[in-house]
Amino acid sequence: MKPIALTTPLFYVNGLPHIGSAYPTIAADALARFYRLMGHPTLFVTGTDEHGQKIQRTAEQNNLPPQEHCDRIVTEFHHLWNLLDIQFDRFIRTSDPRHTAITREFFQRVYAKGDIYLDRQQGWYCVACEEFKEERDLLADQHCPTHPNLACEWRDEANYFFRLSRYQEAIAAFHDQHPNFIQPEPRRNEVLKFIDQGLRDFSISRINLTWGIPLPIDPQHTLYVWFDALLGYLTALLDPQAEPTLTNALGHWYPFHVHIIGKDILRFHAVYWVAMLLSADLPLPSRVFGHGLLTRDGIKMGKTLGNVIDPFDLVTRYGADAVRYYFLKEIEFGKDGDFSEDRFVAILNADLANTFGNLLNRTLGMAGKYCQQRVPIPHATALDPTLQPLQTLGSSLGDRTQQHYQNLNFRAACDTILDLIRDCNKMVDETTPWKRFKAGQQEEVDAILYTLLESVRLAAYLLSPIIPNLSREIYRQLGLDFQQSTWQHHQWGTLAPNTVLLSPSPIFQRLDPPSP
RNA sequence: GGCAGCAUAGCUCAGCCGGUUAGAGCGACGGUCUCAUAAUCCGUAGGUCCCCAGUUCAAGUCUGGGUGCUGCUACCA
Repeated sequence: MKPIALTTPLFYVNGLPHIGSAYPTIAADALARFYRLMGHPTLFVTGTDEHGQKIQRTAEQNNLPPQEHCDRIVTEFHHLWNLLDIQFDRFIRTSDPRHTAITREFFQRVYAKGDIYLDRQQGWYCVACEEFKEERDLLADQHCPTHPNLACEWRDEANYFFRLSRYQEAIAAFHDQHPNFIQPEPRRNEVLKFIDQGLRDFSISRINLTWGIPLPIDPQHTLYVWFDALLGYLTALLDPQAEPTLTNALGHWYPFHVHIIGKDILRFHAVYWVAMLLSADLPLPSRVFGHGLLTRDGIKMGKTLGNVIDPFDLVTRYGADAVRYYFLKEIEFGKDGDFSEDRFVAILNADLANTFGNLLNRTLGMAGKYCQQRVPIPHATALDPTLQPLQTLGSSLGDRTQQHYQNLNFRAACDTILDLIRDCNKMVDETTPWKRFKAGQQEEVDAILYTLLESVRLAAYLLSPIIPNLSREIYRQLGLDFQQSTWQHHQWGTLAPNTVLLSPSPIFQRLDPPSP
C-alpha cells in the first residue's frame, strides 16, 4: 500500500495553543486515522516553529531563555494533543539540532543553484508582524495597521533573498499540470492570479537576530521564517536515530500526500514552497489544502475581544470525541465556520446521543431480550424488501465514505454515515420487532436485528477516525475488539452471528444546554 | 480601486447537463409508538429560491444590469 505522509502547519509558539491550531490538527488526525484504517503506512507530521524575533522578545519579557520558553509552550501542545487524542507520528520542533542540519543542506543546494543572493532591504519594520511594511499601509507615526499601538522601526539592513522570480513560469506550469494541487478549488484562482501578477524575490534572512538558524554562508544572518519553518516538514521525515541528511529524510515517506494548512498561509505553500522545492530539485507534494477560519457566535475571534475559544476548556468539559465531531461534522472543511456552544450541544445531542447512540442502545436492548444477547442469524424472510435497501446502502458505505475522507470532506463523510443510521431508526419503527417477537416471528426479528447491529457496527467503524473513543466503545458493546479490525470491516456482513453482545450502556450522554 | 466568489425555509446548507407539487439536517410546534439515553417515528413550517430585465414551450438552475456580503490584491510561521 502506498505510504501516506501528511502534515499540519508547524505552529508558532508565541502563545498557548488555541483553537486555530487544534482545528487543522483534528482534521489531519482524522485523515491520518482513515488512511491507517485502510491499511496505508501513514506518517502524520505536526510540530512547532520556534524561531524569530517575536519569540525571542516574548521569552525576554518572561525572563526566560528562548529555548525554555519554547519548551514550556511545546509542553502545552503535547498536553492538548493528548487531550484531543491526536495520534501524531512525528512532532518536529524547528529548534531541534537535526533541523539545523537539514536547513543547512537544503540552503546549500539552493545556494549552489544560484538562487540566493545578498541585497539591501530598508523600510519600516513591525516587530510584532516581523515584516517590512509598505509606507502607504502605515497609520500615523508609522504605526502598523495590524498593531495600531506599536510604532514600526526603521530598518536598513542587508538580507539574503531567494530568487522566486526565476520560478515564475515553472510554478505556473506546475499548477497548470496539477489542477488538484490547491484545494479547495475556489482558493486555486486566488493563487493563480497572484502568480500572474508577477513573482518577486523574497528575503530569507534577518541580521542581528540570534534566535534562529545561522546561514551557512554568513553566520551574521539567521534564516527567516520560510526557509526555516517549511523545511521542518522535511526534518520531520527523519527516522529518530537517522543521521540528519536530506537523503535520509526523503528516503521513505517523501513526497507528502497533503499539507493541511489555514487559508491564510496557502500562498506560501502553493508558491514559495513549490519554488523552494523546485530550486532544490526535489519532488513536489501532491496537494495543499487550505481550510477555513473559525468565528465564535458569528464574530471574529480575537484576544482584544476576549471571545476566543479555549480548546483546553472545551475538551475538558465535553471530551475529545465531542469536540472532534463538532468541528469536523458541523463545519465544512475548507469553508469558514462558526462555533456556538448552543449549536455544539444541539448537534452532539441530536447526532451522537439521540440518533446514533440511542440506536445502538435500543438495538442491544432488543437483542438482549429477543436474541439471547447474541448476534442473530440474518435469515431470509418476507421482510427482505424492507431490509434489503439498508444492506445495499451499507454495502456501498465504505466506498462512498472513503471518497469523502480522501477529499477531506469530513462533513459529507459524517452525513453519509448518519443517513444509514437515520434509516435504521425509521426501519425499527416500521418493522416493530417487539410486536413480531410477541407474535413469534423469530426469524423476522433476527433479520431485523442483524441489519441494525451490522449497520451500527459499520457506522462506528467508518466514523472511527473522527470519534475514535466512541467507536471503540461501540465495538466493545458489540462483542468485538476494535484494535483487531482491518479494512475488511468496511464490508457488510462483518459481524458474525452468535457473537456475544454486552448489555447496552449509553455511549454518549446527552449534554445539558449551556447556561446563559 | 482592481479581480474572484457567494446571496435557497428561524439556523447550517443540498440542488449535476434548465423541466412535474423547491429538498435535507438542526431548532420550534402538534401527534404517535414503547425496543431505547423523556430517545425514536409521523405531521406542520405555507420559503418573493436577493432585486430588475432578458433568452426559452419551460429558470432557483442560463444571459445582462443592480444591491448586499466575503475573499485575494507579497514577505501575516
